[in-house]
Amino acid sequence: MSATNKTLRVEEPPGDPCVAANEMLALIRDKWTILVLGALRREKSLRYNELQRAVPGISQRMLTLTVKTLEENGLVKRTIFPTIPPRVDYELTAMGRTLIKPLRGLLDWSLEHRDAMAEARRAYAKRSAQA
Amino acid sequence: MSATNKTLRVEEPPGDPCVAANEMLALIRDKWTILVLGALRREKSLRYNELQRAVPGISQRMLTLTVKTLEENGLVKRTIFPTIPPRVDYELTAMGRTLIKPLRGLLDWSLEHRDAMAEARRAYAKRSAQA
DNA sequence: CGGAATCCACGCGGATACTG
DNA sequence: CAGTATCCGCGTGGATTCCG
Repeated sequence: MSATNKTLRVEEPPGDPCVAANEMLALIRDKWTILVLGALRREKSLRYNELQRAVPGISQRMLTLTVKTLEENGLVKRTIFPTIPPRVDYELTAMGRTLIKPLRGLLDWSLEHRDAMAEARRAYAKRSAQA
Repeated sequence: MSATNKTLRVEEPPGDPCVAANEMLALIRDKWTILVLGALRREKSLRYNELQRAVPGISQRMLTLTVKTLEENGLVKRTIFPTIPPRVDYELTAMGRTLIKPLRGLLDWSLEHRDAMAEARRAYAKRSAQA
């Protein structure tokens, strides 16, 4: 009913294991998720503004939605200090930290093959140009 | 100019390594990429129709676009047999196969934490309901 | 400071029809 | 069989404004 906003979605995945995994990974595929997790990976906790500065280019809206989705799924813990002015800290949960390692694998892969992929794109462009 | 369609994009990534990685991973974040790679992971090669049946729910359009992007980036090899009727085989390149392992890590993680995440969502829903 | 709400553009992606 | 072309809805996400 209320449910603030419906932008970022996480539905109950279907039967097929591979498709189910892909549905779950929809969370990770959300444009900013990896960067937010990456920003939280080392620090013990970050405030809203610190987090926003740590993820260059993210809007307030997307930062709020992304961390909310991550919190909903138990990957990020949100701590509110009822001070004035208010203060909110974000940190990875235990489960959230377990995600860092596999993400790390993907990041390493991307850095490792970055040049090869750029080269592949050039070769492909040359091939289509001659045709 | 021609360039068929501009749906799936892969731009030159910027300077920041983490952001650069995220840009590269945009390829993987494309809704169907993981499923297509997963379908090609074991078989030596698959024909267009076989591939489409191996990825339930994918449209011709998205299958074509996805494999084309993967081919552009050197992850998938496309072989055309000029027979009648025509036949096209798809298979992972050597670089494409190196991506399977890190993806596997992510898939394992998602299956491993599927229940915990579902539980976290229930707990979160209960908390917001009481508030 | 840390959001929530509203508005809006753009591009992803599905459905359909046509082609070599 | 293996695509391409066109149309188009709707979700994603940026910019802006307001609030506790």
